[in-house]
Amino acid sequence: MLDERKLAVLRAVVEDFVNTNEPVGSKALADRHRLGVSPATIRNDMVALEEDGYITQPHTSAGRVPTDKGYRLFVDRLSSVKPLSSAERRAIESFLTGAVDLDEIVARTVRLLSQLTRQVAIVQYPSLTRSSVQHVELIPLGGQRVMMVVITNTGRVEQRVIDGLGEIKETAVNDLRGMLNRAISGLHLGDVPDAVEDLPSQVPPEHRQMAVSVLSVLLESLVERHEEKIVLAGTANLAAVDFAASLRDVLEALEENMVLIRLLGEAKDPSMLTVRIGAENFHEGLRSTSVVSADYGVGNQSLAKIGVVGPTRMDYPGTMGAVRAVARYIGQILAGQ
Amino acid sequence: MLDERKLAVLRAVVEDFVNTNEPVGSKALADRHRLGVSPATIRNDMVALEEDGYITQPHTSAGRVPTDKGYRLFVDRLSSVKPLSSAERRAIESFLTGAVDLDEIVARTVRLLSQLTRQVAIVQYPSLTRSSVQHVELIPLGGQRVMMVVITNTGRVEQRVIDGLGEIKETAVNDLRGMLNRAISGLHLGDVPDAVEDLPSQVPPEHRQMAVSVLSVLLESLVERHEEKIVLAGTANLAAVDFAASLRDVLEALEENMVLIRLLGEAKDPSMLTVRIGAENFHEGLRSTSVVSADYGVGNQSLAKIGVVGPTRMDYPGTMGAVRAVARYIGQILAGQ
DNA sequence: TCCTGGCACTCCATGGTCCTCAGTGCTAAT
DNA sequence: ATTAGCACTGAGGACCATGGAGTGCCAGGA
Repeated sequence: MLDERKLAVLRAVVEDFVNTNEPVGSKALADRHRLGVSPATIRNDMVALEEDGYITQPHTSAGRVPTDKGYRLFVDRLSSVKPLSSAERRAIESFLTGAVDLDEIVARTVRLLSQLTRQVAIVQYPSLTRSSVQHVELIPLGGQRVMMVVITNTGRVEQRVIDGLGEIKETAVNDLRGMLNRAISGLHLGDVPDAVEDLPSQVPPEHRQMAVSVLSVLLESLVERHEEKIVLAGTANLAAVDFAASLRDVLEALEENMVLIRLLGEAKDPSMLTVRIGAENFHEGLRSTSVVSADYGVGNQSLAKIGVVGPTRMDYPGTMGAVRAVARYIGQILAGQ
Repeated sequence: MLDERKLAVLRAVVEDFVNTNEPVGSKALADRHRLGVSPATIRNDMVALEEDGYITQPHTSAGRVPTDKGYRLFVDRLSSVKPLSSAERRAIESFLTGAVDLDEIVARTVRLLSQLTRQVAIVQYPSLTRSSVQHVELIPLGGQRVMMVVITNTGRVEQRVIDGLGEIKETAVNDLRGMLNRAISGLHLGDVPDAVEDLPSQVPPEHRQMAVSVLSVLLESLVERHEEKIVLAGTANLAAVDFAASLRDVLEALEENMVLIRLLGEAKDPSMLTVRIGAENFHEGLRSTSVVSADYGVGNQSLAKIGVVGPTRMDYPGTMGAVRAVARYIGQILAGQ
């Protein structure tokens, strides 16, 4: 059905349209690409491609524009991820060195990614559930309050204040802290609930109430805020694009954390690239955008995702290269910490 | 120079232009406002107002548009802060109750403010320097590393990992922790540097190295990241506005943390409203925007600022009302914590 | 059988012209 | 000091003509 040359034509259409943002015609294609055939032949191929839904005409007597299906085929079979230039590599290095804590790593990463791709970048904080507990600290704050701090091996810190515990004995807090750390430090967060299940029974009755409160907050903090924390940069790059949907819709969608989370989707293997094109994003306002995302992590364990949102007519090879490179680099940074 | 009626005309021009976003003419003014005079008279007043630079004509035979100077006068003398409707009050209450920690308070506040004003909202985290130390915790992480957590009375938590301390003695860490807390808990952060100055001399020589490292990180964490942390929401609302400068410039400016910090400016008294109009913001890309900001804090001590960024043609009384109300409300929440 | 040159056709984009209309400034009258 | 009247101005919309990029189709050639 689709022979080599038709695919080459499709590739050329996508590349030209991405460059010029104007419907591309048969003559322009014959001029700019060495397809070795005349415009008339290209026209015939275009008719076939249009019948199969890969390209479309905005109106008669205009050139062709790729459809979502066309981009899909392009990404799947007609393009390869573009490696970064050495200048870009250097940019990554200099951007991420010198970050002192996780917040800063994430903040710098998202800026870096948006600058590399000239699009909107999204970075998800390392998932709690897939990391492990390094240390739990309990700090009496005076009054009836205790602060709990959970530190994970990915440098993420979760803190909560627990109130209304009744009178607090310093020694009881210390005992509980020791018990907790013996029970769960080193464990994957997913395994924590099981590990603490019978802790209360080991606590003297007069402090059991406190232990239960602390544990319930601990479990809640592990479950609840999973992958909630997401950072975003480069929205200014959207201003240059003219969307089919209104810019407002796109910006609104990007402000919804839940939308972003769904956009990045389920984690897979580190450095695995995912491309969602147009309607594949299942969001009304994002119908004319594509999302390129990748997992990052330590070793072959994925911790979270990063991604880029741009118009469907984006430079897929380049964007994919940048996303993959940055994902790998964060993995290294986190592993080195 | 400017008699009562001319001021009334200016007020009417501002109000109408804000409503309609179209240059307003003398006839429209006479119709919609009860100025008690004919269009011809209004025209004469308008000429005077234009000569003084309060309004301007986009072109001959068009209506008048307020200048920055006109908005300035309007804000200073012709308008009063509009109190919130009861529905809006209820929205504030329901929006902010149930926030569990500082991050969430800030996140909800910024969303609330952007929804109330239908503009871009900015919220600055409570300044470290103006709050006081509640507790300092030192947590050995294994290896040569210690984590330091500083908790302030405003609920803000600052944490740092300190590395390369040589061999770490549990007891030495405990001693240092006790010493630190005795020295600085309860103190304003600004007073911390003086208070810890001669701490190292009280530490046994073999652990002095560690103490010095910890203190230097402590001081650094207090000084460095002052008011750096700023959150922003509602950029989608900008899409509806057509700026003189490009939308891109505005979005770019809003992504620069330093710009935002300067935009909010120096802290003053809680609930004190500041309005910066157009070029008063001293930023090229924000020449056609205005910023309404207010301090929030506990008692009469200001902790940080919140603000709203919108087009110069914004509803100043309404925006000012919303900003002031939200600022007061956060103050209450923080005080109640 | 596939490719190509030629050709008539389509329709968008551009630019010119005309007209309307909201709004102005000015003047003379109240 | 205010107002009615009036001539004038310029933006914006409707209308039209034109040029050109691009198409589909057909007939001839490899």
